[in-house]
Formats: sequence, C-alpha cells, structure tokens
Amino acid sequence: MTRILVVDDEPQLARGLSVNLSARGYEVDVAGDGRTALELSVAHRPDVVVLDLGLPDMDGADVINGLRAWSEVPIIVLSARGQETDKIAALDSGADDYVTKPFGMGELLARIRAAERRSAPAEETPAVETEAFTVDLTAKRIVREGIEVHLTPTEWSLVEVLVRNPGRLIPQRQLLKEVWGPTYELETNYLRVYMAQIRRKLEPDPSRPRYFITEAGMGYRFEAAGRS
Amino acid sequence: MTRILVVDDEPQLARGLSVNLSARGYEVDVAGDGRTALELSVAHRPDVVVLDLGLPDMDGADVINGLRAWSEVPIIVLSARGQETDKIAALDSGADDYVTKPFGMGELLARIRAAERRSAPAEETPAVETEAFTVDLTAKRIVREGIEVHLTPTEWSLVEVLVRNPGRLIPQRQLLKEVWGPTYELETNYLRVYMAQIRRKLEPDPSRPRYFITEAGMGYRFEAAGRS
DNA sequence: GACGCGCGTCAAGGTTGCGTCAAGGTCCTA
DNA sequence: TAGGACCTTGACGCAACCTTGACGCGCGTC
Repeated sequence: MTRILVVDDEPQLARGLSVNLSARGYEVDVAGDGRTALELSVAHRPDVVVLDLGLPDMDGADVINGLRAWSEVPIIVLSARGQETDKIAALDSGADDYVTKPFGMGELLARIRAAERRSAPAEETPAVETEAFTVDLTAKRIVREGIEVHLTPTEWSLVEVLVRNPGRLIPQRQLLKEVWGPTYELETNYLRVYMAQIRRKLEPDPSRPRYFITEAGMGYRFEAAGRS
Repeated sequence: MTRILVVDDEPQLARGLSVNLSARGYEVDVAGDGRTALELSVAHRPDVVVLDLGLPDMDGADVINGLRAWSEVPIIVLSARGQETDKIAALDSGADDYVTKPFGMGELLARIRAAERRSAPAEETPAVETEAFTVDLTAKRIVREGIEVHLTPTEWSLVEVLVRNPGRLIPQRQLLKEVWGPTYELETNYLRVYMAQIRRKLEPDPSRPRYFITEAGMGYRFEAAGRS
C-alpha cells in the first residue's frame, strides 16, 4: 500500500487532497509545516511526498534538501508561483515534479502514479537468506530456526538499510541519517545500542558477530555469507 | 555523457531543442516521426526521450508504449494540448513528465536534469582489479585470494587516494594532506608506517612491492598492472 | 670508506571507538 | 491509572587503532 505525505499549510487544500487520496486507496499523512514534514517522513517513510511551497516555517528548498539528505522519495511540488525560475530552482534542488496551481486533481493523481511507477522496480530484493536466519523485506518478517523473531521498528529500519546493501560498508553517519533522521548524524551511541540488540536477536553468537560486522571508525556491514 | 532523443515533427522546434541541448553538453538525436523515434531509440539507447505529441505517423500513446515495451528510459512529453485528460492519458500510458507548450527552455532543461538524476544511480560498482587483489571502492572492501582483507580507516583513505589514480605518482605532501589533513604535510613518518602496513596486507611479497611503488624523494604510485 | 639521507621495519605507549548494561523516560493500551 | 513495549541516556571496561621514536638498510656523496 502506497503511503503519501501531503505537506501544505492551508488546511482546506490539505484536507481536500487527503480525502481525495484516501478515497483512491492511499495511506495519507498530512503536515502543516516543514519541521513536521521532516519528522513525519522519518517516522512514516512515505513512498511519495506532495509538497506545497510557501510553508510558514521553512523555505521550500530547505525542505527538499532536508529530505534529500537521507532519502530518495519522489517529491512532487505544488506551487502558486508559475515563474520559470521557481520551477527550475525547485527541480534543481531535488524535486521530481512541479505542478502549478490551480491544477486538476486528476493530473496530480496521474503524476503521483507516474512517480510511484518509477520507484516501484527499486524493490528487487524480496528475501535475503543466511545460514542462521531469513529476512523477508516485503513482509517485514525475520525467521530464525523456524521461529519468527520480533524486531522493534527502529531495529527493523536499521536491519533494512544494512540488508538492502549486502557486503557493502555503510558509514555510521548514513545509518544514523536514514534511521533516525538527519539531525542525529552524530549520535553514535544509538548505533552501538541497537546493533547490540540486533545481534542478540539474530547472531548465533552475539559476542562474535558473523553477519553484522563492525568496521571500527567507519561503519557497519551486513555479510550475507557469514564470516569467520 | 547523457544522450537525448528529441522526437518532434516540426523541424523548427526540433532544431531549436537540438541546438540548445547540444550547447549544454548533451548528445542529441532527432527523430521527425514515431517510426524513426523507435528505431533510433533501439539503435542509440538514449538516456532521456523528449517526445512531442501529434506526430504524423503514430499516436503519442503508441510511441510511449513502443518504448515502454522494452525500455524504462524517462520520457518527457511536450504538447500543445493542455487538457487534463490529455495529461492523464500520457502519464498513465507510461510518460514520466508532461510539459505544456509554450514552455521555457530553462524549465525543460531542469526537468531533463531531474529525470537524469533519478535514473543515474543504476551505475555499477567500480572495482579495481589486480592479479593479487580486488578493490571495491564503494563497498569499501578488498578481497585477496578469495578471502577478505581488513583495512583500518587510515589505511583505507590512503589506498583510496592511490587506487583512484592508477599509474599516477602522488607526491608525499598531497597524500599527507588528503589523508591526515593540511597540518601533517611534513609527517612523512606516517606514510612510511602505513605504506608498510598496506603492503603487508596486500602485496604478495611485501619486501618487493609490485603494486604500491615508492618513488624515492617524490611520492608513491599505484600500479594496477603490477610491476617487475 | 665514512657520512648523510630517505625509506622500511618494529613495538611500545596513548587515544579513540565499540560493546555492554541498566536506569529512567515516553507513549500506547487495557 | 497501571502495565508493557520501546526508546533514550550515561557509565564502564576492553579492543582496535593511531602515534611515536628507535634502529637498520641501501644508496649516493664527499
């Protein structure tokens, strides 16, 4: 199910969009300002963001940059300003599409479908298996020795980032950005605590990790084959 | 270099686009009808298609379908028709974007950049190989004789600088600046210690280096082919 | 043949970063 | 309002990593 984040400071329009999108079967979040938008996108991981420019607290470009710092979610910008320079600015700061008000709901929906369609094939990894456990990315399930292992939401997003890039070293900063949001880049404590938690749940011998490997001073890596 | 296919039956407009895009450093193909467009896209594999609707020989949707049958290249539709139903039809048949005429060249360029940016990350990992070991720069991983070799962060940055410039001699000062920072330009001790470490881990015979070559009094060089 | 220079080698410290644990704190649900 | 699940925070011990200095070797110079 596709989750959409609507960012708009006019309650009327936001509500209209929300109702329309919900009726089409989308899961909808609404944010009235930039800060809320960034927080919600960290918490709920929308598949598409519809961003109305002219928010009370932040510049449109800053919202886009805040998102792009850690996410590649498609961003569709709405704006009353039809000047070319505005469009260029928004698109070049990382937006995927720019729709000028007034616009038809049908068009917006079609553009959302287009964005959705593009990012869909990115989900190529249905399940990752190791000798010790199996991670089903789409179903969000982990099975170990026949029984299901329960992960908390934070643990899961951390595992997800690592498992989606098997063998690749992910820098601490990137992990923190993608899991906790761009303002937590330096809170390496979190990583330590949560990696321990994950290992306790998944590693055969948590004191000697085979799958979730630490690279001191750099980051962590998931080794599908298992190590040592 | 990005290759763009412009599909337009008005020679004037096609030529204008072509000149503009070429001036921006794009490689441009031009097709005057749908059949040619499909042929050219098979032959030249463009990275972006700019498609003007209202071609003489084919319906716009058919061109889009013809492309989508085998390719996921971003398609930006140009059209004089601003009706919502037209936009929806084009987007739902597989177009990525829809621009209504008249439009500004700057906007079109920005939309092309956006499309380009989205499809970019499909690149492969640039791995540097020698006979003795393989360096994967993005995954930060080195494999030697089948087993992984562990490098510390400092060792990595040093290897990275050298391997990114194969065959080229890097002066000691530059290495020290890039790895330890500008205030360490004269600490050649570090280089000696770390080069030894790296050779011990990667060279088949560390006492007679084949890949990480010393140029006395000048600097170091990475030789991908191996020497002596 | 003695000396200086540049490089390679080694190992002992000091420093930083990581794993671990447990005590609050917050939010949701019953 | 009480309980549980989850997240945050800080302290501590240990391992990984970096720094530093001493020594040896080869080569060119005087």
